Amino acid sequence: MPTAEPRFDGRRVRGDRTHHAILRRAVDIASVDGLEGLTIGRLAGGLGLSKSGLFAHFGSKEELQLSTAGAAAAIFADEVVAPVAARAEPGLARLVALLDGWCDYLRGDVFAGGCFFIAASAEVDGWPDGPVRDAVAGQMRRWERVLTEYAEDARRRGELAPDIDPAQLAFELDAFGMAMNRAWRLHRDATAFDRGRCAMRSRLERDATPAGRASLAVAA
Amino acid sequence: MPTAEPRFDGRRVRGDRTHHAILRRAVDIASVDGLEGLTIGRLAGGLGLSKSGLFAHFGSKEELQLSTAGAAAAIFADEVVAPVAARAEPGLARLVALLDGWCDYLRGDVFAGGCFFIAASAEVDGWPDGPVRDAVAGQMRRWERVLTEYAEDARRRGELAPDIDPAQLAFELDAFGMAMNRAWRLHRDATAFDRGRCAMRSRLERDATPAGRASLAVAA
DNA sequence: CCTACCGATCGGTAGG
DNA sequence: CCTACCGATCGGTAGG
Repeated sequence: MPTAEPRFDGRRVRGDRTHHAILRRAVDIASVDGLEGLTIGRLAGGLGLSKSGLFAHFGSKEELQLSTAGAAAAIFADEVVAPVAARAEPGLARLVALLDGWCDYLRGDVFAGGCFFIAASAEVDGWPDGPVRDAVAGQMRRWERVLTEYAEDARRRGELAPDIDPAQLAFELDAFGMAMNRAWRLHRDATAFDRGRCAMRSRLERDATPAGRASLAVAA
Repeated sequence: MPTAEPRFDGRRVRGDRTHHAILRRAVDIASVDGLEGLTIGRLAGGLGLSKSGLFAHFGSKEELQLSTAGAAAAIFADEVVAPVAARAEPGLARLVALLDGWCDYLRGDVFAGGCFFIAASAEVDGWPDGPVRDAVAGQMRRWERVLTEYAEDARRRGELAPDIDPAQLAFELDAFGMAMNRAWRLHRDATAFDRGRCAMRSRLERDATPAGRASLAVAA
């Protein structure tokens, strides 16, 4: 019996590093060619691994797709949500910061083929029910919920009008990000970022109270 | 030398019918599994044709993809744009009618997997430049231009404020349709149609002049 | 992690 | 439109 737990031996550490490298590349491939276009052979070849060697990490293509979606979610959370959530203060300024970070992320080509989630949700929305479809749909729900909660916080603080529907506001802000992504990726139209940001700002202004408008002016 | 032109002999007529049937099914498959997921073997099998028999209609997969995109555009034009364009009068009511028709189309499952274009543009936006990417991007541009022109007409008629940017308005209205489609297809959330329509209406109201508001009230 | 292999399917061709 | 075929690649397995 070995004295060290597998978790701490050299092989496991090396294995984790390989696993991480695989998934980072898998997310990039999937962002370009989709979760179905992410093939085991291509992923392995690009990393200098054998197909079966890579396959052993996941056991099935479905598991690879699930792990890839999970890795993308972790990157998005680190890159966009966490830096803003770390700000102590809920409110309209935090919602604006989240939207700003999101726009930067959409422009910044964090993934090789643009936003993994916008691409993946368009891809899997026609798939039959199953773990991958559920995972992607759940990740989008989580994002929509963050937007809604941040809007709800701003409303509760009196920065957005008391009679607004936070979910409706979140729906519209989310829509602007999607449209921004499409114009940028499909038409390579960089003015889309101005259009998207302008749309978000004027939409927020519409629902803002005088106190909220003050917050928006500061954030600008 | 045959006496009749090929265009009028029985084979050609039968061939056209087959061609049409192939493309109608191709659009459905592509709306579910994408233009890459549209395979010649599967398309042929579903129609009771041999692979090579079907292949002879197009000559390459790329040609099949281009023809499929063209067929989808023709269906969309017939179903959504033409009925509204046939109305003589440009103006805000016509823009509202176009948006209404679009929402009905998005809900109506005209294609098996939802809007072919929203799916196709998310798919090809990561492809290298080429005829298929160009064709899909061009079709989206045409739609964006129709929205923009209708908004511009309404502005010229004094129904929308003179200082608005029709392209910005079109961008936002388009965004709401995309978000509607995603919520419906990914989350199977039928309330998305209310959200989308509500977003469109209030967005139009924001830019409308008093004359425009009267048109909106009539259209409601 | 590897080599070597499986049956199925891919886009495409030859020849009729 | 067909049968018969090509090389490449797919997801996955056996065995180490």
